[in-house]
Amino acid sequence: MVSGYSRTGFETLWPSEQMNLKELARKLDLSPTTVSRALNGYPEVNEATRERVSAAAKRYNYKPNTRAIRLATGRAMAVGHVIPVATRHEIVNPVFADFIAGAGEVYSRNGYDMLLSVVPDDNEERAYRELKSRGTVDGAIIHAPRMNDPRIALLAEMQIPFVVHGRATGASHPYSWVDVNNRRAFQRATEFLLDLGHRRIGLINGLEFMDFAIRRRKGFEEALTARGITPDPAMMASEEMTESAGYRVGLAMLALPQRPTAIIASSMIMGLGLRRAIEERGLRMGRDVSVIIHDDELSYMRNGDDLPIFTATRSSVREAGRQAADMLIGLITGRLTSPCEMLLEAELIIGQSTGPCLQ
Amino acid sequence: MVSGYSRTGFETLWPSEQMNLKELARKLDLSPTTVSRALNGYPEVNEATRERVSAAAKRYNYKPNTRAIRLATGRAMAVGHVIPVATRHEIVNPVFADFIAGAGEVYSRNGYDMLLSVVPDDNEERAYRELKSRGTVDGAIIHAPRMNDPRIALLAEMQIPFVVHGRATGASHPYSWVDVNNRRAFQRATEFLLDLGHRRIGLINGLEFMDFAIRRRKGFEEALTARGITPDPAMMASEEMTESAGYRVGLAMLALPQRPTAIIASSMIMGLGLRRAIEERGLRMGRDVSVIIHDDELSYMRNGDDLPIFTATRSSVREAGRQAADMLIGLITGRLTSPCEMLLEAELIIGQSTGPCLQ
DNA sequence: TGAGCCATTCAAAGCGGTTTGAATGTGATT
DNA sequence: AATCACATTCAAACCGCTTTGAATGGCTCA
Repeated sequence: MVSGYSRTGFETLWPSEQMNLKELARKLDLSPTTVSRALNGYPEVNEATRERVSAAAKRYNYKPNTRAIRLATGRAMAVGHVIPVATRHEIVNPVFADFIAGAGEVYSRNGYDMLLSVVPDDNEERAYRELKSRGTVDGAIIHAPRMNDPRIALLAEMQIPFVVHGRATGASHPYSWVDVNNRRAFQRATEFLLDLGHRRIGLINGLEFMDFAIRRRKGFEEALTARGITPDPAMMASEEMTESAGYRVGLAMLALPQRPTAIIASSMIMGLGLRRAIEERGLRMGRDVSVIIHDDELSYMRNGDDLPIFTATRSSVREAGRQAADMLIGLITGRLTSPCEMLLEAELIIGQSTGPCLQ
Repeated sequence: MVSGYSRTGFETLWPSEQMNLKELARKLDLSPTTVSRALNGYPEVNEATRERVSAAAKRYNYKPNTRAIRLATGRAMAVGHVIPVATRHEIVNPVFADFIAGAGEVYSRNGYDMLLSVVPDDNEERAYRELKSRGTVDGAIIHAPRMNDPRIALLAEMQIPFVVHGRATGASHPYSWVDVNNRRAFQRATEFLLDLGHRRIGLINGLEFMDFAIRRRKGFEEALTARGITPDPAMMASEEMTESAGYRVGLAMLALPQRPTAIIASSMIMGLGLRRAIEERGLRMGRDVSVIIHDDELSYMRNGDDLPIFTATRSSVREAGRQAADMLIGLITGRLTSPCEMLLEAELIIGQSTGPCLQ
């Protein structure tokens, strides 16, 4: 066999330049084709050769150039997360950091990069179109879906594989999603309070154009109705999920002539505000007012260290991130065929913030 | 002039395939070279030609292929953020989401992508080396620097442009950073309390291997010492910045035989826990115990809607994100020459949580 | 009129991989 | 001994852009 890849002279073990395919092939006295195939596990390579190539790749610390791979294959090996920032209040979803942490694990395990675009939410369509036309990602995750969310039809039409974190009531096409069973969680929470004897139960919900908030409300109302209780609009609020909103609404509800004996809050942070309101009125949470929150298990916002402070419906948003990422990679690689759905059940954990109704 | 770029037959206005440079050049009867230069603003292109090219580019919706640009130029047009996830407690920095939101604005305005890697913090070196060797980013932001942070020397050695969000006491090389004047902020907060007559002042700090926590403590102690007060170790705690830590430590401090009349907490969320402890002991914040917090202006954790709840040292972490991103792009493009530093001053805003010392 | 300069444009060689289609050598088959 | 299938390997084209070095033609100036 004669070939032109060998080179005379001494070869340094640690070249200052990044080793590349051509160079590696030359050192091995093989063609770039074969080296590439050997490293990518193609079957038509002699096992002995493959070993030799692998060894050399390691020895010379060869790392294929990502940019070249991307151009050659047409794949981006990256996933996009478009984070909408509410234009009015500039709210960044607090759940986002932990979701990302979970998803990130899965991406790096699979050799994918995670790309973030932070865009004002009146400008999302453009962001997605750009993502597509620039071809920087192979797929995307949709965060914080709203009712009749236009992004779903948009991505479907653009043929970008995507997974929604949450669901969007009113979508006309089927699509892939990972979500918590919000309806069921709030139904169970409400039932739990009813079982404790509570009849006047309040709900401090997130903004009800968000899909999860709609479902939570539905679960809440269903549970009440099933026991013959008509939901009282005065005891249902829909607000941004902040501490101060929880406080404000809490105060208002507690000031009602017939104040609620139990309140369900849509997040830990709202629950903190609610607790403040309760205590400020000289009441005690768990005795005078029972409270249940939904706990996303945010790492910097634990519901107590060992003993849970709040009774809560609990579901790890980080785990949701892992599942969504895994699903998306499945869709991209073709391992899964869309659409594909995953409903995570929340567990109801009993803390110190609930007790029997004393009235 | 004769050239081979023209093509016979009808040309569709909306080709289903993405228009590319060669095709566009052919339609214009120009060489790809000239088209490329026209679009990239090179001077050696006839203005009339440039106009013609721009018009055609718009007309045919030509978007240069990012992957090709990256390979050809060797630039990644992307910036990496490596988010360390504490291996033990899995804390994801809550400040991170808002910082990202600020940085993201600047990146997209400049045509850069933002790449996120979430890595266990015992594995960061590998993450950075990979970032470098795969060449997926042109620069990086270092988050949450610790004392003697090894990442600084590492990135400097690897020759990756980087900006630190915060500073790292004990770094041997100069480096670029954007930071809040934590020492000064806590000094001022302490002085403010001293001026109100407080003598027994507590500090609930973050973990003191974090650089910002060290500086905050320093400012706190300096202010006390300057007034002849010896800092009392029993009134200085260093904990993870969670609600429950604030609560726990708050309870402990308030149970001291000589309890503090004022307490400074390192974050809004710790402050919420502290307030809970205060109220649980039947005391009132602002009257019995004054509280000052540091407020990063997180969008989902506002310090009151209009009137601030807490007296606070305030500094927008989102603005820090913008500044850091801008600085990094400067370093990458060579507009700035490293190292480059920016110290943001926190403002002291007076809320309802502080009052004169009544003892 | 011819040299020199300038403005403008082009052909071709990268960037560093992947992939197609062809070539080579080997042993089995007839 | 000629044929064929099979296992390996290779040369070259390609991905879509940037960039170098050369070519072209018009114009000025001696």
